[in-house]
This record gives sequence, structure tokens and C-alpha cells, in this order.
Amino acid sequence: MLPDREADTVTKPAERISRRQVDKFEERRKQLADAALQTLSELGYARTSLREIAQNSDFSHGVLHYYFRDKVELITYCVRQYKAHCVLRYDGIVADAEDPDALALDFADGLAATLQEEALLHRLWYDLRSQSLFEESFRADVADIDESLERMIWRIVSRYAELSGNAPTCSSAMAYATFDGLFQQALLRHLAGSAIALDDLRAGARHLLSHVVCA
Amino acid sequence: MLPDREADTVTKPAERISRRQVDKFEERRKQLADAALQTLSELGYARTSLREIAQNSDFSHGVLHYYFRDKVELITYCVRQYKAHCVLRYDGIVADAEDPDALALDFADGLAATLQEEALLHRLWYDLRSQSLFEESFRADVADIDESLERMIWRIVSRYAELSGNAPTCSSAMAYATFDGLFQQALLRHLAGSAIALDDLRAGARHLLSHVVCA
DNA sequence: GAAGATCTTTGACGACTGTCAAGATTTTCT
DNA sequence: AGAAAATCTTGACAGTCGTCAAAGATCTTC
Repeated sequence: MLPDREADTVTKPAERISRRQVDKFEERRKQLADAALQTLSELGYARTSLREIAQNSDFSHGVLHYYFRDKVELITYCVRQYKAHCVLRYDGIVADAEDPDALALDFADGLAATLQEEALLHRLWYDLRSQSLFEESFRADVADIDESLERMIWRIVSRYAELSGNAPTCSSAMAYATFDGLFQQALLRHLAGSAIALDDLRAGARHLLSHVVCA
Repeated sequence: MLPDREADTVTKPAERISRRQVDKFEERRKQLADAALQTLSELGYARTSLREIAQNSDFSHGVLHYYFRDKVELITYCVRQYKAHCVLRYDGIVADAEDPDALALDFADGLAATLQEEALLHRLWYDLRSQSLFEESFRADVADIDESLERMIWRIVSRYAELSGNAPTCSSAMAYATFDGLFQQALLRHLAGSAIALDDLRAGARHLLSHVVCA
């Protein structure tokens, strides 16, 4: 029988057990979601099957339905986990530089670094974002990630403006749209084998940053 | 038996016939590709099957293998047909305005118009572009479309710079990346039901255009 | 160490996929 | 009109998919 997954606030002995079970349950979900994310980032959404995911894990395909109701719930869970990863990653970039040029440099390097190191994950992100336009189940979570990315970009932009004593010339949405376009195009070229894609991204990001504040 | 599809340069009677057959053959391919594009734009790449495509046409599913070797060739053909459509569409926008503000206005309106009228096709485009990162078969054709879109944008930008007596401040690649990001974000919001997405796109395009030339 | 809860594997199901071949139908040419 | 070529339909194939139930394995608890 499935264990009771209710979270308890009181801590009686029986509930400590339940808590431990819940933790273990949740751990397995994360572990399986990791395998799913790896599979997705390799094959793309269209070609990822549950059996393929299971083969990238230590378990057989049947176990996926023990930890997830169906495929949609698994992938939704993956998207959320990916988001947590993203936020963590970008919080690192959040520029504690004290002059605008250093900030721009750090930011540009940070973008280029994640593009290079996690190219497959970013490829997956754009795949899933496209997918969310067809499959409504993912839409809310994807929009959520998009918003947190927008906030991340806006933190950089407004901090940069502040350091250079100016005000941003465009909205948060527009700043995100343009930086995202830059990043996506760089990813496309990088994955197509272009050697200059990373440098172009660095240069482009600094250029764009200097143009979204008053001249 | 399959007819001979060789194109002839000389025009003997027998070859005129063959030519007519070739034309008919090519016409059917276009017709089927149309049905395929409609299906793709409705369901997305991941959920489009040959039988589904056939149901959106006047034929049965078997006929697809009479006109196309396999699914990949059909979809590649679709991508090319979509490109032809795009180029045609954007050539219309190509701004014969004589002052920069009118050009900017026409361009912004053109972007917003195609976003609204052909939202599903644009959705498909971003889906296929993501797909091309996983499926190498499409990569070349997708890159081809991307390049022609970049040229289209660059024609606008450089013409705008010329009319306003300035020079562009960024590369062609960067101009395309940012405008594409803007467009994609507008599409996301528009399809998610945002009423202001179109107006934001118009404003954003004009804003961006005025910032990619010397101040 | 036995009983029971929990976790995992296995194998099956119906539905769906791309592909193809055989035959029916239509068009074309003489 | 009749033969030949071209076109289209039908039905089947082997494979894969998500899902699920039953049984086996492992762990917990007393």
C-alpha cells in the first residue's frame, strides 16, 4: 500500500516515521527527476519515453508510476526542479561588483559560462518552453520560470544603471526579451559548432547592457 | 510504377508530358505539405503523426509515402515551404517609407500584424527551431530560415539608420537576436492571453529600432 | 524471526506509430 | 476503346508508447 504522504507539524513517534518516509519518497522523486532531466536534455521532449528515462536511472520503468501519477506529473516535476536549479545558478551571478564595468564583465562571463557548461540544459529549456505553447499542463510552471529569469535580468540591469548613475531606458519585460534573444541565438550557434558564439555572447551582453540605460 | 521525375531541359513531346507530370507531382507535394503544416501548427511537432496529417488532407495516410520517402523528408519539405512563405511575407514589410519614423511605424505594425494573424505558424517555427537542436536532419534548413530572417531584419535596421542619417551600432546578428527575442516573448504572452502583448511588441520594436542606431 | 508495510520488477494490455506491399481506381496515351 | 501508367486506398507488419496489476524483494516493527 502507498504510505501516507501527509506532512505533519506535530512530532509524535508515529509521525516521525511518516516524516522519514516522506523524505525518502521525496528523495526518490528528485532522483528520478534527475534521470528524466538528463534524458530530456539528451533526446528532447518529443523523443523521451518513460522506458528511456528508467534506463538512465537505477530502476526499471514500472517504478515511475509508483512515484508519479503519470508522465505529465513527472515532467512537470522536472520543470520545477529545473527552475530551482536555475534560480540557484543565477543567484550566484548576482553581481556584487562595485563599478558598472566590472558588473557588466561578470555578467557577460556568467552568461557565457552557463551557456557553455550547461548547453544541453538550456537547449532543453527552450524545447520545453516551446512545448508549453502546445501542452497547457506545463504552461503555468514554464511561465513561472520565465518570470524568475526576467527578475534575474532586471536585478542586473537596474543594479548596472544604479552603479553608472543612470536609469534604465526600457521595461523589465523588454530587457529580458532582448537578453533572452541574445542568449538563445548564441546557444543555437554554439551548438551548431560556431567557435565565436561564446565571445559574441559576451560582447553582445555588454553592448546591450550599456544600451538599456540612459546614455 | 513511379513516374520519372527527372527535369528536362530539352522539350520533346514525351518530355512535355513528363514535365506536366512533374508539375502535378510537385503540386500534390505542396498540397500535402500544407496539410502537414496545418497539423503541425495545431498539434506541435511532438504530437503530429502521419495519419493525423492525412486526416487534414483529402487523402488517406498511405499516399504520404507515395509523395515523400519518409516522415523526415515530409517535414523537411514543410520547413522549406514555410520558409518560402516567410520570405514572401516579410518582403512585403520591406518598408518603402521615406522617413525613419514612418518606417519604424510600418515595421512595428507589420510585426504585430503577422504575430496576430499567424500566431500558430510562428509557434510552430519556434517549436521546429528547438527541434532542430535535437534532430540534425532539420538543422540546415532551419539555419537557412534563420539567416533569411536575419537579413530581413538587417534590411530594416540599415534602411532605418540610413534614413535617420546614422550608422547601426550593432552587428546584424545582434540586431536579429534582440528583435527575435522581442517577438518570441510577445508571442508567448499573446498566446497566453495577454491583451497588451501586441501593443508592447509595437512599442518595443520602435524603441529597439531607435536604439540600434547612433544616438 | 514473523508479520506487515514499503518498494521494485516483471510482464502484459490496448492504442498508436512509421512503413510498406498488394490491389483498386483513375488518368493518360495510342 | 483498350492498354499502360500513375495515383490512391486498404490493411497489415513490427515496433514503441503509457499504463497498470500482480508478484517478488526489501525493509520496519514488534
